[in-house]
Amino acid sequence: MPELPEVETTRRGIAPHLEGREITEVIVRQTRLRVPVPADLVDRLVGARVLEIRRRAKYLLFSLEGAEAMTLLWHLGMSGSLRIARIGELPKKHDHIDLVLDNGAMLRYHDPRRFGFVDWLAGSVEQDRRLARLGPEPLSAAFDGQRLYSLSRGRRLAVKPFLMDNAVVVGVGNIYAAEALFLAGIDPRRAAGRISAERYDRLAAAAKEVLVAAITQGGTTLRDFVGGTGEPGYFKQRLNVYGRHHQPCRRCGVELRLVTLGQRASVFCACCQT
DNA sequence: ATTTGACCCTGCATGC
DNA sequence: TGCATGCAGGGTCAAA
Repeated sequence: MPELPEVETTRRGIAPHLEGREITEVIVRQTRLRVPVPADLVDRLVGARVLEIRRRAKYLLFSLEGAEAMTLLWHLGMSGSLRIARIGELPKKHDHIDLVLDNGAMLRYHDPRRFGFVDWLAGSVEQDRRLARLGPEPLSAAFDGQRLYSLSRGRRLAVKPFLMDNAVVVGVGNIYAAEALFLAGIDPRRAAGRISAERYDRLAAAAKEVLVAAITQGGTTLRDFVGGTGEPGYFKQRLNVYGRHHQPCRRCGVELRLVTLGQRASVFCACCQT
């Protein structure tokens, strides 16, 4: 699934095709997603105009103007993708939802594992329980080494799952947590509470650096991720550790190790990361 | 309170 | 070739 760079790539790819357009038809082929597709989705979307598509963490927020103002929340889960397709393009397996637009294009949602979902925002961003308690955006000034340092004091959790905690910072998933820790030279198994402020400064900077680089490359395509225009992402070639266990470290040549932390595969270099 | 584990679902790679 | 197993970009919930 998409982590923040993939969701942002999706947003940038689809927004120009949707913003300002009216939704003329909605086709739902599968209602059983992680959250059941809202029963009133079609009725409320048809005839509505897309004002803006924003992103918060790994959620896409569609601001809509119709009979009423409303916001649609779209999460891509592990295997979801949204892309622009031509009207009339035959749906493939796992193409669950289409939003047909008044400009001859449509937005098509594909999600084999169905861990993603679409739902109405409950009130405001501050009120919706899915968004209300999220930590800061990783590319914002609110996310820095000082935040990591202060939140981690006394915690014995390994630093990698700590960095992936959405209350700490959002958008850093398994790929980019591993990559950021490699760039910062920190062992992912180290207890979060036993890392210095100086090293957390480096970790925050490394996380920003790797996320920006991945967005620039259109995200990371592992299996079938495609951005909003159907293009794969090219960051995979730039990965230093994720998915490279038992291969040599690009920096020192030592064989990369694989461990499990927080039930997630974690690859690191025992030589470069301490 | 923090931390761990199970679970949601399908597809794919691997090994027997 | 077929079958079983394990693993995959995330997030939520219950239990330890």
